[in-house]
Amino acid sequence: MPGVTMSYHPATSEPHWQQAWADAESFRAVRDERPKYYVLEMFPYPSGRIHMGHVRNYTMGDVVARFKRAQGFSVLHPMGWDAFGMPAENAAMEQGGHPRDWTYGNIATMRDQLKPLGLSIDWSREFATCDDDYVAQQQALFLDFLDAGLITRKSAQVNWDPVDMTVLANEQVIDGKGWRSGAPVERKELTQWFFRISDYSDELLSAIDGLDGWPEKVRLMQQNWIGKSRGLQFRFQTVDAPDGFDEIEVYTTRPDTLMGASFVALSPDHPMVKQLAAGNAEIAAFIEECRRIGTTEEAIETAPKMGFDTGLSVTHPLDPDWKLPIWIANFVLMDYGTGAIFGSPAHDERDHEFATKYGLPIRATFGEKGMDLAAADGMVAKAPYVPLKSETVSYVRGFSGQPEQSGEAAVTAAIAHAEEQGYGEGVTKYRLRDWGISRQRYWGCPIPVVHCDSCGTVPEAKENLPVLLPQDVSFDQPGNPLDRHPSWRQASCPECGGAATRETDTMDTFVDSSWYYARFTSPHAATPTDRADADYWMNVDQYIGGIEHAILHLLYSRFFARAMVKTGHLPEQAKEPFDALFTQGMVTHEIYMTRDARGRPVYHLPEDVTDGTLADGTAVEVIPSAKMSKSKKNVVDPVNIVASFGADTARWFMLSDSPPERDVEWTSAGAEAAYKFLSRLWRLADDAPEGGDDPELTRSAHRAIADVTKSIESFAFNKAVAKLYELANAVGKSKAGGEARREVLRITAQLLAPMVPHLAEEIWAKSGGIGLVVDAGWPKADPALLVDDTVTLPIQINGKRRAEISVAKDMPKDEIESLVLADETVQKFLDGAAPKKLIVVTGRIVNVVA
RNA sequence: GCCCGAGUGGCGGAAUGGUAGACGCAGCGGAUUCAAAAUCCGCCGGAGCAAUCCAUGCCGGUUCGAGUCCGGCCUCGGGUACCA
Repeated sequence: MPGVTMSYHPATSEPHWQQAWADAESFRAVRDERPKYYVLEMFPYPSGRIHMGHVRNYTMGDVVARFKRAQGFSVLHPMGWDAFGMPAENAAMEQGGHPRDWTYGNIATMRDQLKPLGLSIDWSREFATCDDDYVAQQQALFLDFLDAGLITRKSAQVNWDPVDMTVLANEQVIDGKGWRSGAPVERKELTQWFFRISDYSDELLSAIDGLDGWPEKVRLMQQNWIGKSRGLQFRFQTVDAPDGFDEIEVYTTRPDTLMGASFVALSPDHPMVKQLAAGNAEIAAFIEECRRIGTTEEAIETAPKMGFDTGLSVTHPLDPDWKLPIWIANFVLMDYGTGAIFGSPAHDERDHEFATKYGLPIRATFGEKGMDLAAADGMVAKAPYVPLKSETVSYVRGFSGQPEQSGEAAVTAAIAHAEEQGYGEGVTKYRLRDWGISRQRYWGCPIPVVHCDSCGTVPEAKENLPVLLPQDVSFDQPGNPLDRHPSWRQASCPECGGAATRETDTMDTFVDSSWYYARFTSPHAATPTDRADADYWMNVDQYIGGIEHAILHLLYSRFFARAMVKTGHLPEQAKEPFDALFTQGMVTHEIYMTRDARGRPVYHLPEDVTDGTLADGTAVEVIPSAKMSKSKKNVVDPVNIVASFGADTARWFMLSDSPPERDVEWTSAGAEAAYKFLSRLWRLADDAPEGGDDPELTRSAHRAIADVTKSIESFAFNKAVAKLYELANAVGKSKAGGEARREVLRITAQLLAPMVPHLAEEIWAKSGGIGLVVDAGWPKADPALLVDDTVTLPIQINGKRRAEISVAKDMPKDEIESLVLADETVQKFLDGAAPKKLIVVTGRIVNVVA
């Protein structure tokens, strides 16, 4: 029985309180008269076991959930599983078995590991995105989106493994080769399904201004990702180009540099390049070489600049006698702008590198303020001149606006010039591309459409949903098992009733995670959402997750919420689904390494290393902390920590020391220290001497209430922890006894409850608390107990601290000034002279300028 | 490459432009103990006998005053559209 054990023993007390909460249904989310609060942590991928990163993430969310609950909110705090994805298929390939069994097995394991943490989760709302029901609702959403014109089909490039005959994910391409086959990967075009997120570019961009509860860094990243730009679109007239390519359309954000143009560069995927390649083996070979770079922006941008001179040319729009050569360049992206650019090497790093490599002219358009043509040309010969657009420069080859103006002004003037003369127009473009959701993989949500010879691509009828994955599949050969399944593809056309073929693409798993927050508001509804529940619970008041999701997941979710509003599945207010966002850091650990006979690294688990040596005495090399990963074996299993120290210790350690947004290093010393402190709290509550009041202790308790409340509200859990250490130290030192002491202990229990809920219940019970602390509400600080009558003012002389004085809190400035001037140290420094300046910052500091 | 962060004692970190190092870990000294563990008390950035000086990744700037603001770097981390 808790309360009568003689020492802190979480192994018995934690299950006891978890049972008490379960019996009281403390965490069941209900719609009632209280204001609601929806706290959500990014749901986990069921990889097999929970790790410390999960413990940290879910503990933080739990602190918020329990804190808000204590403050009188009706809290929704759910949990689910992001259950589709590649690892399940990889496991099936490597170890046999079925992705479904692997996934649900992992979920069962991880749920069992998560529950002992004592999280205040409403488990009745749990679901996995691979559940038939979730698949059904997601397919219903897809059909509604299709109907609303939010979905399109078009061609896109994928990584193609020519040996395995399969599409590879970017992470499966290593140094340009397929991870299994080792064959050089090719870019291949496929017709794919897309969500038309780019229709919402401007909306998603401008709405960022309203996301007050989001970190500035995430808002900035999203802004840059959407990438709104204003530029000039115009056409170069070609000379001797193939039929149908009399003009090449280009887009530039720097039309003011047009007079410094030295070449035109086309993407290897540009239609004219494809046309040229058909009749020119050299060009075809060059394109093939470019296509080996891979599909990622990173690979394309960091690859060495390669160009191919087509021998063709264009005429300059401002001078018909001026010819510019047409090159094909591997760094020009077909996805952005028009797939064609003009190079202006004097004012662009990449163009400069390209021009230098291929001996193309470098001609300055502008130079530093006051420079003439020769000086400007001289400056850009070795390196490009790329000042901020807001900086004023001297145009030496300008053609519109003033000779001296900012880049910004010159761009505007150049666009106006082009529109007047009729050779181009100002356009706004976005970097954001449509969201390709087609995956040529088995373990995902099937796209509910069929292909009919007579009707074309036809959406499946809603009454035929869900389209479920076939179970009888094997992963003993590469490629998508859906493609080779004997019968699954056979369907009938919902329009004509004739024979049709099922779509075998499944959806990107980002689709699954783009609306799970909405499903949690009514997880068992027969439609994707229930309107009354969505109205009550949306939006997510506090969303918590890793910074690695700052762009894709969060942007897709923002789009998806808008799409759900448009199709009537969410109320208008939910188009920005996350009111506040917090991004937490990773959990890291040192890496322990030895080397085998051939010098290859061998990694060791932390639990096998004591004082830098293995059990057999071999010394290990200690590598600085990095994100916990299985391959480096620098992992600490939360299950072991909970078994030896209890959940509260794991929780407390994850909250202490490091600020939540930063990485935290797991150390065994830190975990032991956490356990020691919790044991001390336990003893403190046990030791209840009779005695009287201690006004200082009461003041400490109320200061702690104020500080802990503020710290939790601002996500500074490490500071809340520090304040609770201070309070515990104050209790330990105080002579207070009896009810006065018990009252402070009850406050301590209330303040501890969001962080270490089991121990808080123990302390609450021992110190005469009624009922459960989880139902006790949040304490309020008495403002009268928070103010000090006197303050200590440091005295600086010329900015360096030299002395201090103690004054009444409300002493007028002139009195402080005379006290300061009378101070011995000040007089010594002034040496009889009058101070040049005397700065008194009330309640803060005094600075004497001698 | 591009976008976004972070960098403070031996270590994790604290500090509305106002006493740099709260709180904790490690370490050192003491109490208790036959002894140890546990616990409790004290000290704890560096140099110096001291006055004082040096110190928040590096270089410069703004300010009475900069860890904090501005400019330029370095290192590490996240993202880079099919990892989740």
